Amino acid sequence: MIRAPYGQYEIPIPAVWNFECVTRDREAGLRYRLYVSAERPRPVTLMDVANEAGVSVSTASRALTGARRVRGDLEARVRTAVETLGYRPNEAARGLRMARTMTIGVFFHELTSPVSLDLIDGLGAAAHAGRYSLAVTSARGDRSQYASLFQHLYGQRVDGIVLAWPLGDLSAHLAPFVRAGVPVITFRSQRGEPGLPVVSADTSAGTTQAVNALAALGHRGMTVIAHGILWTPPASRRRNLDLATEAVGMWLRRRSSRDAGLSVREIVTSELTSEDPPTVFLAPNADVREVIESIRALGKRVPEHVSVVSFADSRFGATVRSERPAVIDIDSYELGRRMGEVVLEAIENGTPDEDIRIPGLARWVPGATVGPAPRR
Amino acid sequence: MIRAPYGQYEIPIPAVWNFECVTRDREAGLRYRLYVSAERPRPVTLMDVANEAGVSVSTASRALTGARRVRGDLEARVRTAVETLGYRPNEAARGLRMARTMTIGVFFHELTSPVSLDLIDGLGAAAHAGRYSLAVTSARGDRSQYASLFQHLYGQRVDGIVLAWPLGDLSAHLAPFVRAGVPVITFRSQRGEPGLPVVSADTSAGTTQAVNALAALGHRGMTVIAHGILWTPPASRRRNLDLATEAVGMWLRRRSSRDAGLSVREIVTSELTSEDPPTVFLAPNADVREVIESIRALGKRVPEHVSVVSFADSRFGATVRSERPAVIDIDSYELGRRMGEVVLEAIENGTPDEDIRIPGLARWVPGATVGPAPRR
DNA sequence: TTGTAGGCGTTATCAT
DNA sequence: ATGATAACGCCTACAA
Repeated sequence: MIRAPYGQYEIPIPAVWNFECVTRDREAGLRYRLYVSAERPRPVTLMDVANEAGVSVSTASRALTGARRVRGDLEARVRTAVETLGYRPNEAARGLRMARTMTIGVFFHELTSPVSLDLIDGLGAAAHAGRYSLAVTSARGDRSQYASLFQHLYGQRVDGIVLAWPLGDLSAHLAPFVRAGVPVITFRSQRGEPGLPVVSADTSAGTTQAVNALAALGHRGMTVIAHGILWTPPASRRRNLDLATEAVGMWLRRRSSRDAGLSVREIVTSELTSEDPPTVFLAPNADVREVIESIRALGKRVPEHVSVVSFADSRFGATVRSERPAVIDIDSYELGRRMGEVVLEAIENGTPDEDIRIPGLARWVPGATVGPAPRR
Repeated sequence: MIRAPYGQYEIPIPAVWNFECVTRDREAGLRYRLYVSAERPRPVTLMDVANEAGVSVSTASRALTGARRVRGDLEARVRTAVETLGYRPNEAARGLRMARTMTIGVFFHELTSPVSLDLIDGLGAAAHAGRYSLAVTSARGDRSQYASLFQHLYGQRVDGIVLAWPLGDLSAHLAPFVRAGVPVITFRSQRGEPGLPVVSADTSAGTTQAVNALAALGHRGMTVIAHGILWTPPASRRRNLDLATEAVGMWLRRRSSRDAGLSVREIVTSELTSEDPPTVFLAPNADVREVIESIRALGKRVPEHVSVVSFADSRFGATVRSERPAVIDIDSYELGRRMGEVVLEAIENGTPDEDIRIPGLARWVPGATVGPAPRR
């Protein structure tokens, strides 16, 4: 191992590297500067900056972090050196030193719902605003992958974790994080992890607006269609609907296409041919189209005979909205962003004690699929 | 600063920590073990493992990395220690030492197309298989964010970069990565970065199958609808279509809803009322519905009067396919996965010299929207 | 085969 | 205010 002067230090040089040594004259005296050309050139470090600016590494660090005051001209010299050299601090090294990686991990059971995209985008926005980055992880619907993924996240020493639609008992996987004080926050799932906070969109305002609008149009009964386990609305959304309909004296029926393995079409048919048919269907974004077509297949028109309302919780939904359905619009991007802020806050001040509901993310958007209730 | 014996070392203890010191009897003699309770407990390190196993840190490291042979019983003891302590190596420290962060960065201009989800999922699968993790980044459609995002990725010292639909000249942003030998790979954009390889799906097989099927049904003319700048098909996909149609003597007309600000409906109308109307429309996934409805609005039936084919490049597309349109199906998840493998390979062996086309990802899927060409 | 001793790039502590 | 120095957790060349 060859040793060579490098900046203010002596460093060992792997044999494969070529190097040359030049002296620089500065008022402080002689300094050494080593130009190293490796197979894979090494990025510029704080030491390079310090050398270029003619200050010590610690001064350079202070000038950049602003931890303590540095003489004006020195700070300026450091900043110019940063500019000319294109220096960017190595986050891994900083993370090692600060015991903080500036990374938040996101765990998805699977990446199929377009809502995930909005969430990722929103989380990323918040993370980036707080100088964090986002490590995205998906089990691709395979629960046997969970252990490996969580271990991977733990190996990264993420500073916080967001859980999106995880299945089953996670306590074993999450234990290391909880023990280390890493905040774990769950995105509105029906049942959060015991003891871990859940962040969800408070849809009550939007729901109430929608129900009131429907009631004002004379509607007295509504059927809600759920579809598949991942699309089942969270408990809070259900309760909002219960409260809002009760307040205006509207009856509510829930049908799940999962129960008894019914298709959306079969549900719509059985509902409309029942003794007390609804005049409104409420369905998740992905099923609206199917609902509308099922209604038409029975020879009825939308909205003259039956009105249709959808929960729209993804921006991508817009492209399947050529019917311009009336929707209860949920801004999942904003939800993700706010959730990111919650995580950052939790990293700073510890995991919050209670679940968090974010208001103002849902609003009623009237559309072409809603009209006055038909007279009998 | 208090100093205390810790394992085989002496370590300084910040004043805020409480500690107690116990002796452990082992055949080797006395060892010290320190139980530290900090405000935020520190994760178990390799030194803890070494202590628990009664070996040196280097032996523990060797036992785990398998770099060199370690005596069988020692290795076993290290492994049990890892089990009982729940040790996971700190990737930041390892990255610092190895000059490799095991992270690949993904840059999106925006996260709106559901194709992005498939890409992220596929990239994540490949990354995770290679023990890498994925740092996802989105400019949210705002080019003024680019600089900051790329700097952030550079700060992370990602080992490789994937570009998805970036806009404009990126050379300034990418320079630091290229200089550092970090492979930058572009996902099929119309024009890749000069000098940087592009990975794209080779759709020729699927396209040829589709065109041949249509020709066999008697179709002689097709109009292709493009929509918006991000949805414009890549050059290769265009060329495939040219070649395939030419081979069977089918004429091809391209209409873009961007040109002259025409809506999809206006394009379909003008096409079907033209002198030489097509008997087939080919449209991106997001527009099929609109195309079909526009055709129906003209009093024509699908597929009796006009056939419709779609490029389906996202799994989420399935939920908007209640019409079961005939599609040229592109497996974007698999494309992402393969692209991830390309990146990993590039990290290992350097950036590939040429663009990479991945075959077998596109296939023709007949559907309810295609039928025999109508007789005149 | 095992242990010792750096050093990766950064920040914090301690003298000056 | 500045500079030398010691960590952070890991890996590895080298000595034993």
